[in-house]
Amino acid sequence: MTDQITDQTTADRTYQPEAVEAKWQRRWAERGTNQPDLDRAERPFYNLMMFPYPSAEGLHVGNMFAFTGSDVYGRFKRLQGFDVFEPIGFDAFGIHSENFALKVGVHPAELIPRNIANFRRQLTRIGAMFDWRHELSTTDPTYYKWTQWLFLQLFKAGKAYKKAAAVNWCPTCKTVLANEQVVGGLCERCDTPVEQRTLEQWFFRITEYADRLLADLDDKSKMDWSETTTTAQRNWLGRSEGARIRFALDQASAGHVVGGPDVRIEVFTTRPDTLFGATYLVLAPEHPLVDALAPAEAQQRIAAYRDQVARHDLVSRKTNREKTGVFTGAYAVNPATKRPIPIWIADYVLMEYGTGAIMAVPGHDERDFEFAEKFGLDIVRVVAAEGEAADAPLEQAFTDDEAGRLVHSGFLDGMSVPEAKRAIVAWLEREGVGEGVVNYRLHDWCISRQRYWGPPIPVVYCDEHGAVPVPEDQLPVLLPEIEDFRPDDTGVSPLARHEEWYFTPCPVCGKRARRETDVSDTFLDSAWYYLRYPSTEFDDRPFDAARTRKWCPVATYIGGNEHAVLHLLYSRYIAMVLHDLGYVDFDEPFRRFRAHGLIIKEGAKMSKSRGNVVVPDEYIARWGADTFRMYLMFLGPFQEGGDFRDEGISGPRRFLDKVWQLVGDTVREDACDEMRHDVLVKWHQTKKRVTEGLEELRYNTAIAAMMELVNTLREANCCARPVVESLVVMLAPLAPHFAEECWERLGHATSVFEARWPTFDPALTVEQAVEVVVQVNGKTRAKVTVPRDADQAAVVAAALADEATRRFVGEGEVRKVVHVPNRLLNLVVG
RNA sequence: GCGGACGUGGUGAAAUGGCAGACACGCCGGUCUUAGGAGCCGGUGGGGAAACCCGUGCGGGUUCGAGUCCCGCCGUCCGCACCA
Repeated sequence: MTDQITDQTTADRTYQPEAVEAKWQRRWAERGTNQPDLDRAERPFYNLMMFPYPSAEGLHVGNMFAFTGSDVYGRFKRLQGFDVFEPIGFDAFGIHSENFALKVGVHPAELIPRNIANFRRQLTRIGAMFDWRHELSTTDPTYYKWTQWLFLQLFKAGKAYKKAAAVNWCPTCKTVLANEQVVGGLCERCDTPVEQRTLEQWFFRITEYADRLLADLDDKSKMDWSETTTTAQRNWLGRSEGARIRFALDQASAGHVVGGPDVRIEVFTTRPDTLFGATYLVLAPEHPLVDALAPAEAQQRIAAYRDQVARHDLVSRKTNREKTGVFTGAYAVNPATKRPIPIWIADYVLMEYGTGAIMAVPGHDERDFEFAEKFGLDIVRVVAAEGEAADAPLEQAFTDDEAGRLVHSGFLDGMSVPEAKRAIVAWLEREGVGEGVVNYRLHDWCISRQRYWGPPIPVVYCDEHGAVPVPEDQLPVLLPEIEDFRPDDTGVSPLARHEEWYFTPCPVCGKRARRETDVSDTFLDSAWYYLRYPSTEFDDRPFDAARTRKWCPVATYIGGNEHAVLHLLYSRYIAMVLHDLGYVDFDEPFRRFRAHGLIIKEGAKMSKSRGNVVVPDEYIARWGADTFRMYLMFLGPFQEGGDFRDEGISGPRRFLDKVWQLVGDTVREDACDEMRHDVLVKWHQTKKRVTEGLEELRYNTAIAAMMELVNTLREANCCARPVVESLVVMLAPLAPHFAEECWERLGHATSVFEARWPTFDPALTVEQAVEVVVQVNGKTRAKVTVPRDADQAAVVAAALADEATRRFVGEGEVRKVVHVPNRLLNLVVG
């Protein structure tokens, strides 16, 4: 008897997470707790988190943090009565997997399923409410079949095309490298200087959508996104207003160019107002006009220069600022001054931006100034600051476009920069030598990769019919399982070596043709995965129309801000295209997006080399998933991240132990028949703070509010059932297994997730008697307790009854009284 | 260089323009104990015996009142980076 009581007390005292968590994970699976009815759900809520790349190391604590934060929100919505769909999948194609596979010498097709199995185990262990029926992997043929289908839709709509583009090339590994594999101009594997090569690549015309992608960012009805993310996208799109100007060749140069008098060099500039100061032109080294322009005697130095440029990889070319270039030997005519100006080539002008050519205005552009100084080119001032002489010498480029007036600029003289811009654009248009345009920094999306581990681009090349799309009924074009998937020195994908696969009949004429050997970019896989989740069981369509209407767009999307630009922009683009092609009825895929913060460890970034990587499994094994979840959500604001320190985790664990005891008290006694008023108020305040905190993803303060409530209950010796039950419900999103177990102990036969989210009475969130801070000249001198909503006179009277207040007011006259009801009284004494 | 975020105790962090440091960790003291790396109780920004004074990176400003708003610096982190 005695023993029994002791046992019971011990069992009561501390919470044993391991058994409890296993029990509830089993029950959730058995009961289908986390499986909404996708066809009949009445209040659908699509709660999405960015799917992980299944690395060999397993989920790291950053993933856990992100997924838990998203799961907490999903569970919160569930408790608010929504039918929450929370799917998970794996972004398993791509260079990461391929490189890792090369390193360890195991085929990715073998490696990935192993990694996924490990991820699945970890994701289950953390207790997220995933609907596993809808799991997907981008490497699954039933998935990438539809990625290929997506390519075909864009191809058929004229939104995909092929053109030559530069890639990084390692001459030792004899392979194409992604930008992130180039470290300081060297190949990350063998440290060989990386070169650039030009290859034919597939592109999507995302630039067609630049204006729409930009406009929606300001449309709150479509997009409720973190400000930092929309700003990043705005910068990436890089809209700039300016003009296109066409320069003719001067007579001498035109003489030796084929079609000389008709050749025009088109430039883009944001400062057309400085046209009179344009003293030379610069073309990108690979500009198609260069060869035609350059007289014979210049050809050799141009070839040498191009060679020099080609030896630099793309990355260092974009970071090395030392200006280089050569004169082409040709001259153009400045349409404003009518003077001949030399045409140079230099790699500080990028072929990818604008027209690949610029008019150089060294007086008013830093780069042009630097270049002109180095090569002794003319520098002319055409803008002078207020009070500055028109001929004041230029020590550096004067780039301020808000101050100053035009000088040495003919009919523009005396105008401000904005006035001059308008005037010169009007003049250009009248003269037919240019026009005002909007230009974007955004480039078309290069989707081809000369790699193995991705979905083959579904195109066949026929000698007679050119690039032919693979008919949809022949999809998927399966990625063949080849032993040696290492890229080789041909510069084309390893797939080209697989003859049986490579040669295939032309879909049009049936003659022998060749398959496209490039695979598509991983970002294409992830640009539409949210559409697949609700429809994973359909193998005859990428996404079911009714399902998509019911569940999309995604209600809340959570992920890292490292994807602020590429993934999120590509997904938006694909949604717009599918919308325009009539496949979906929305054109923005993610209604609400929030970026989570980053976890650091004891003040430093986690990294393998530092040896400070937190392995979640160990912590979960030691403390339990719920404690771990609580700690992750408590260590800092979810959207800012925080510092993971081992000592901190005991706080949430002690808190759960206290709640466990409280539940035990309630089950045993349920005795607190009369609740103290301040406890009642605290209870309602807590419900308010937790509800608002979870909605705003401020989990750390929501947890703090619940801790305060528990401290109050313990201090007041209260274990009233309604309070404790509501506490358990509020805790359920954060500590789901724990809450389920408590709920059961409290006598409920159903899941706590069938319960209703607690409501609060706003009137009860404020005390009847309030403490008002009394300040004298803005400094706190006393606190007085007055009835709630007491008027100013009453508060002043109460304040002046206070000895300390009187002392500070002293002999002075109260000149002004500031009264914030229920909070503060400030007496300003003259 | 451009863009963004941020700067508060010993630590992680709280604060609709209104009591700076909630909550938690750690630490100190007490209690219980054969024991304590468990639990419980109390304390914990700095100075001061106290009354009080000083405190949110630095310097100005707005305001009755500023961690919060404005201007200018300094520093940290994250993007982008010769974008014409």
